Amino acid sequence: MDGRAHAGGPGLRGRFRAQVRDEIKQVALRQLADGGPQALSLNAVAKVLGVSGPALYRYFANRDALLTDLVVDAYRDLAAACEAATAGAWKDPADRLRALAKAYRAWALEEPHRYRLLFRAPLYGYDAHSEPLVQASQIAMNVAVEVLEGIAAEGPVAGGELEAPLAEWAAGRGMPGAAAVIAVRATTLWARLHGLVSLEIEGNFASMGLDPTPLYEGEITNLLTTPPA
Amino acid sequence: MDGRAHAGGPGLRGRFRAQVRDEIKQVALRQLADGGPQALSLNAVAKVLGVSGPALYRYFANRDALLTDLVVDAYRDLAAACEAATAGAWKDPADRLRALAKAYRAWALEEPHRYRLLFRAPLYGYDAHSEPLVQASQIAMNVAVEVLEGIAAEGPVAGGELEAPLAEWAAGRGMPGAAAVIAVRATTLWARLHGLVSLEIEGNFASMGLDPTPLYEGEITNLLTTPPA
DNA sequence: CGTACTAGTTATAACTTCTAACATACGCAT
DNA sequence: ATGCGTATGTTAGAAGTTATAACTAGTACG
Repeated sequence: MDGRAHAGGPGLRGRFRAQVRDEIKQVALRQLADGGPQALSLNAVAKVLGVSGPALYRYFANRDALLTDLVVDAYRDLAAACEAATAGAWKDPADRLRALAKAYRAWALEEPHRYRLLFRAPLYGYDAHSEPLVQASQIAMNVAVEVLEGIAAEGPVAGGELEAPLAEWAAGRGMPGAAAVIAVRATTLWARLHGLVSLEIEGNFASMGLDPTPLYEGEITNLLTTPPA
Repeated sequence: MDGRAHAGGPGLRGRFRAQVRDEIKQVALRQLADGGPQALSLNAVAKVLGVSGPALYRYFANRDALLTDLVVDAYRDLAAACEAATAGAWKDPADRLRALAKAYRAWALEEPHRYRLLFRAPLYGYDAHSEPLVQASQIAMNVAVEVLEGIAAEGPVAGGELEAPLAEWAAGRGMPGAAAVIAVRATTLWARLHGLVSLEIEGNFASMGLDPTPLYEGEITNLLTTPPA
C-alpha cells in the first residue's frame, strides 16, 4: 500500500510488460497459423523468444488466458477491417453493405485461423461468453448495425415476436433509437455471412469444386431486396 | 499372404474388434461432451475402459484417427436425423423443408460438441477435407437436395455464373437430373442453417438475450418465397 | 493340434502445462 | 546517489499427454 508504481501502470516497467505481451501474442499467432489451436504451445513460444518455459506465466496466467486474449484481438481486428471498408461517404448505402460483406469475407480468408478462433468456444470449461468476449463480439455487431441503419430507416417498423427483446438489447447497448428491425437484419446478415465464410474456410465449397462468390452476392442482394422483419 | 482370415474380415475376431472400436468411440464422445476436443485423452479413455494406455493404439492409429472417425459418425447421424424428419409423404413440400430445418437445428442443439466437431478442420496438418470426410459431408447435402427438389422443380432454370460448375458437381454425384438451381438453393440453405446454428450454440444469441427461433423461420420463409438462383 | 496373428502388457522417450523455490536486476522514492 | 521492493527470469519437478518398442499371453483358424 505504498506509493510505488506497479507494473500495471504506465511506468517504464509497465510499458516493457505490454511490449513483451505483444511479442508473445505475435509468436503465438504464428504458431497458431500453422497447426491450429492444438499446436499452440507455451513452451515452443518461449523457445522462440529465447526465454525458458515458465517465464511466460509472468505475462499470461495460463494457456487459455493467452488464447482468450487472441480472440479479443481478433474480434477487434475484424471489426476494424469492416469499419475501414465502410468508412467515408457513400452514394449508395447498398454498396456500403456490399463492401462490408466483402471486407468480412476477405478478413476471414486472409487469416482463417484467427476467424476460426472467434467461433470456437474459447474456454470449454467456462461460460462460453465471459464478459470481455461478449463485449468484443459486440464490436463487430456494431458495424453491421451502423451500416444497416443507413440503408432502410424507412423499413417496416416490425411487429414480430422479436421486437421486444431486440429493442431491449438495442437500448442496453446505448442505441435506443435503433429499431428492432435493424437488429433483426444485423443478426441475419451476420448469420448469413458467418455461414458462408465458415463453410468456405473449412473447404466445403472447394471440395464441391465451386466458387462461392455468387452465393455471397445472392445473399446480400436478397437482404437488400427482401429484408427480414 | 496365406489364406487365413484377418481381423478386418467378418470373422469372430473382426466382430469383437468392431465392438471394441464402438466402445472406445462411445467413451470418447462422453469425454468430448464435457471439455471439448482438447479434453479428449486416449489415456483417460483407456482408464475408463479398464485397459492400459497403449492398448487403444491397436484400434486407432492415433488420436486424430479417432477424432476423424467421430466426425464421420456425426455427419452420418446428422444426415440420418434430417432424413428421418423428412421421410414419408408430405402434403406441402414447404412444410417438409421447415421440418428439415427444425431437425437440423435440434440435432445441433442436442449435441453441440458433435456439431462443433463437424466444422472444425479435422486434422490440422492434413488436407481439410480428406476423402472420407468429403463423402460424409455430402450425405448431409443429399438430404437438402432431395427436399429442395420436391419444392420447386418449376423454379427458374438459372442462367447465373454458378450454373456450369454446379451442374458438373450434380452430375458427378450421380444426380445429373438435378438442375443447378437446386444445388444453389441447397448450398444457400446449408449456409444459412449453419450460420444460425453456429452462432446459437456458441452462445452469441444467448449473450444478446434473444431467442433465434424467429430468425430460423424468417430464413426458411425467405428461401421459399424468394429462392436464390 | 500347432502355428500365426492379435491383443494386451509394461517401459520409455519426448512432449505438454503449470507450480514452487530461488536469484537477479532494475525502477522508484527517499 | 542509494537502497528497498517488486518484477522478471531462472532451474527443478510434478503430473499429465501422445506415441513407440519390446515382450507376453491367448486364441481363432487351417
